[in-house]
Amino acid sequence: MAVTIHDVAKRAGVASSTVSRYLNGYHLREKNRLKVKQAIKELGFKENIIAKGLKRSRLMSIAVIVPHYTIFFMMSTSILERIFAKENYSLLLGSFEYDPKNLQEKLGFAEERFVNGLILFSSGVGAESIPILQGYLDKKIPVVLVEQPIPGFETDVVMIDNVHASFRAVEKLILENHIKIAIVNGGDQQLSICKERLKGYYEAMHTYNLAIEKSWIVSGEFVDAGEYAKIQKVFESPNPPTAIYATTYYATIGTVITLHQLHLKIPEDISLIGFDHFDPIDAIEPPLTLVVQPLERIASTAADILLKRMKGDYTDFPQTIIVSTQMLIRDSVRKL
Amino acid sequence: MAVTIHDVAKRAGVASSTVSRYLNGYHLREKNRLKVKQAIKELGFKENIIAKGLKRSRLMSIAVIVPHYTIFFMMSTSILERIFAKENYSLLLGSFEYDPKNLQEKLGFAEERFVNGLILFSSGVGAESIPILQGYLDKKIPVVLVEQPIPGFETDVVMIDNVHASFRAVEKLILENHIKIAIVNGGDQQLSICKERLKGYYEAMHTYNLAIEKSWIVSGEFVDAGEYAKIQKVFESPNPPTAIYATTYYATIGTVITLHQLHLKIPEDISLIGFDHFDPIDAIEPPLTLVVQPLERIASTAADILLKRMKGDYTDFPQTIIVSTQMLIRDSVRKL
DNA sequence: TTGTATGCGTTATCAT
DNA sequence: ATGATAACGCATACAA
Repeated sequence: MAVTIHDVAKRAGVASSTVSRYLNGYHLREKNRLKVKQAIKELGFKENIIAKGLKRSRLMSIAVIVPHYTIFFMMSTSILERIFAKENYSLLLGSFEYDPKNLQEKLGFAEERFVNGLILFSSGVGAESIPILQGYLDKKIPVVLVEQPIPGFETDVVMIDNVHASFRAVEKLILENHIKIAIVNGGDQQLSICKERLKGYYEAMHTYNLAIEKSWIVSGEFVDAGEYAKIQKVFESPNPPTAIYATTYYATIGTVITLHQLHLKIPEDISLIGFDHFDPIDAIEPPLTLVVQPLERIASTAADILLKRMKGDYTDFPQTIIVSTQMLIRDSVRKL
Repeated sequence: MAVTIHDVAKRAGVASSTVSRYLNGYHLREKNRLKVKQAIKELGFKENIIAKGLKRSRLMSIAVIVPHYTIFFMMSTSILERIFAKENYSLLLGSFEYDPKNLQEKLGFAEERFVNGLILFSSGVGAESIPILQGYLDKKIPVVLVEQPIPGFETDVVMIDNVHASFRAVEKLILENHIKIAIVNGGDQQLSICKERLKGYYEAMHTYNLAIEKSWIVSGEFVDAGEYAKIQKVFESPNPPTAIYATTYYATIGTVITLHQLHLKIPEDISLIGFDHFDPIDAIEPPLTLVVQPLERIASTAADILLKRMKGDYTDFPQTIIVSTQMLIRDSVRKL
């Protein structure tokens, strides 16, 4: 059997409750503090997270639930893993595959495992999941949403300003004198981030009084070649664009490949602004101008709020934090 | 407070130990079995994983430790998550970033959390980590290695036959009458999978008595554009290859992009066999011929062995299972 | 087959 | 400030 606080207590000549107090940061007489510290060191004592959990009904873990295993969510998760490991929390990972039933199952699973908190990437999460999420809050398990709020559910949210990010990207193209601009909008068009990114495109075009051709607006998931034909069609129209804004990582890759196939050179023949900065996108020549989501900032912001709530600090609850995207200006946009 | 076995016992008119036995699959008198079953249903009882864990010193979780968060490891992890969730296990995820110190920390972290088993993607893991891994086995926590064995550490291993996979890929090119074949070998060349994949190339070339030019052998991580120059150089030699074998996902993408830049068409100007089948590789035109690692098979094989060991079944321990890669024959190889 | 009683390692309550 | 003791929810040795 492993070393327990009783062993430590015996060695230090104090009661086990004193050792427990030491471990939890209560004030001890200096003499005892040193003796306990010494005994812990000598015996190599490590506290038993299960026994502690039995009292607290918490297992020093954070549920991280994502809609799907794409590179965006996996990278975000990996950052969270790093952050929370430092605080001695483990991650309980789950993907609900954009299915509400699945989500509720995962939430139940995490709850049965006595997680201390929940970070939910809420893209695609609807009202039907509110009751179980509210159950978390009722049990004082804080919930932080990332990506989007859930209307009717009050909790902390960390998100980026998709509309504005798109607006700036399209505006950037406009300021380089492009007026014929297409959008390759990645993802399920029902998702609010997709709608928002499209909205930013419309807003920029309208703000600058630019006409939009229907054929310039393309959408799809862009994970297989079949969908690339959609991008090709943009250039079959009588009035092809001089610039493209791609709204996701996959859309960006897809657009680059399609342009290669059409022998259109970036930026000489066509300008491009992409979205997200994952490997191996830096492989592409020329280096692409990109809208970059600061994953580290998003993750650490979400983690900070969650940790704060877990400490019981509910000042300024609920909070919505908008993390700014950055434009990584490189060489894929040409001034006309 | 939540419903406990005592509540169930009271409701069913039996002792709590009887309820415990019911839950653990012991035989009860039929009458009692029904009463307990009924009471559980009526009260909505869920067993408390922590209390159970305190007795068993196990928390119904599996440590999955990977060298780094690349798409290969993340996809594998996601498959494991799905498999183990079905068995009511959660995953404890960690990445050691190819650093032994880090690995040992993660292993300690997982052990303190009383995981039931460990799946370690052992690429880059050396002898210095054997003691702590042996500690797992000594505590009856089974360990399954994926990717490669660790010399001097006896446990179950699931891996692919890298040498043979490479051999077959290169042989495929040779059988299509290519004799000038380059290899773009992705990853840290110290890693045994990299050495093995290279070895398969050599073996195939030697078997068919083909000469190898030094300039045809390129290696690197291929996650940023700087390294692409290496691939370009292959074609600057006086005797350029007619076919390329790329040994990782990133190497494959990098090669495709470089070929695009050089205006070399696949397969007209150059044939290509790549490695791994992740999104968005199907975006590439023409569909690439690929060496495919069957992630599902690898993951489920590893999970099966681990579950078997966790049940205490150590027949045929230690076992090394070689999972065959598949060649996905598509359109990127031209017959000369 | 079932019940009683005890312990798993920690925290919290109540004294002192 | 510290010690003794009773929980937390479950599993199990021992009796019956």
